[in-house]
Amino acid sequence: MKKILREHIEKLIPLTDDEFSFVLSHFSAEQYDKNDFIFRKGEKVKNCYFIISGLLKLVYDDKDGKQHIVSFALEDWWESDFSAYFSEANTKMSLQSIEDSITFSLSLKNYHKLSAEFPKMQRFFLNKSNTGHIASQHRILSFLTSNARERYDQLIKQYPLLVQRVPKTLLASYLGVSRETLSRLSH
Amino acid sequence: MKKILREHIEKLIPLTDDEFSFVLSHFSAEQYDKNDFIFRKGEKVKNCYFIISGLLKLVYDDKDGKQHIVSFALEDWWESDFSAYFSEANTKMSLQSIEDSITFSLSLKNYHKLSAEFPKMQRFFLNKSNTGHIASQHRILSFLTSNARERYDQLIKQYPLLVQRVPKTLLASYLGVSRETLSRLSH
DNA sequence: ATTTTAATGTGACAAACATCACAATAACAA
DNA sequence: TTGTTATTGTGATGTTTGTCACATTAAAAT
Repeated sequence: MKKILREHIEKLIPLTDDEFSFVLSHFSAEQYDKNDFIFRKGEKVKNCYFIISGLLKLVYDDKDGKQHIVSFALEDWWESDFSAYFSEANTKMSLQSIEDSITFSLSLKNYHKLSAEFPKMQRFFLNKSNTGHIASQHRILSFLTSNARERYDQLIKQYPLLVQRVPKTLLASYLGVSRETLSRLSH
Repeated sequence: MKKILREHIEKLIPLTDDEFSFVLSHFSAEQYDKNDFIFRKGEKVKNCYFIISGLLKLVYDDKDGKQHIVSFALEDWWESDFSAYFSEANTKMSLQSIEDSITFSLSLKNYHKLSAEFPKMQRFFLNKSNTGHIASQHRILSFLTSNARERYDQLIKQYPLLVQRVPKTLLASYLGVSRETLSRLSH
């Protein structure tokens, strides 16, 4: 588990053993069963989460009670309600596990501490944030340019393994189409 | 102009005069007339751009020649094709001015130099990137939960000044609806 | 093993939205 | 000014997608 985190960071930033120990001391491991909530809408989020194994969904519940999946979080991914996390406000979304999952969590305090005391790690976070921003823009572009079928095809192409692990009902909710429409796209 | 950049940065990170001089030396000022391209699709982008005054559009041209506005860039905003910028690849989008505009541009080299030599500035970039990421997620949520009229209402509420400066044809392209549909929403 | 719940497919119909066509007006340039 | 181009509105029509209803199968729980 530690090894996974270390290798993830070292894809971008080489670390000595001591440096990694220092970094690691800011995280704490957590384990969730399938369907557990990491946090619920309306609560505070103390942490952001690095996923060691498993699969999470970041969900927004609209006024009609419909669920919208803002994001899936797979192994090697970071997730939180970042808006609430950074501003220490109440969450507008919930984070729930789709499979049994293991995470490393990082409190906002420790995030700032790590960033301030260890610029290498700040560089790592900057890189991650940039990547996340670019990924989100890519998804926006998909909404702008593509219809339901095309968005589904793009998803399959981009995350083939995810598509196999997740029920189509959830994929539909991520793609912004009804499950019935998604079901009819296969023909 | 320098003052605008300084105040923008100091909203997040206080700077001494010397520090700001150092930061400023990494930027160069550029001026664009209305309709000028800052860069075109297929080219390399050397810079990202901080907008001092004016208004830009980040545009994706699809296979049918239709234009999709990925983002508007107003005063006090940073813009580029960040995917191409960070990876030094060819752009998939173009950046064009909608009004006469003045920018401060920052090369990737200087971005890395600034970040490495001056952790305060890396903190600034991290903060900006996080904000941008959150804003993109907000837009995704708008696509997931809202129809054309609701997205338009949200845009008016969020950027009332932008809506008055930009022709509806472009707003439609940003919202992901046809201009005819947008035109009919007012009733 | 049996019951319960979740996931999926599909028909019928309605709503949202796109496209094409044309007209009117506003902004801009020679 | 005068011609040209960009912007906007609107009708007619077709396509895409959503909603409701029901059936079937798969998975999970007891």
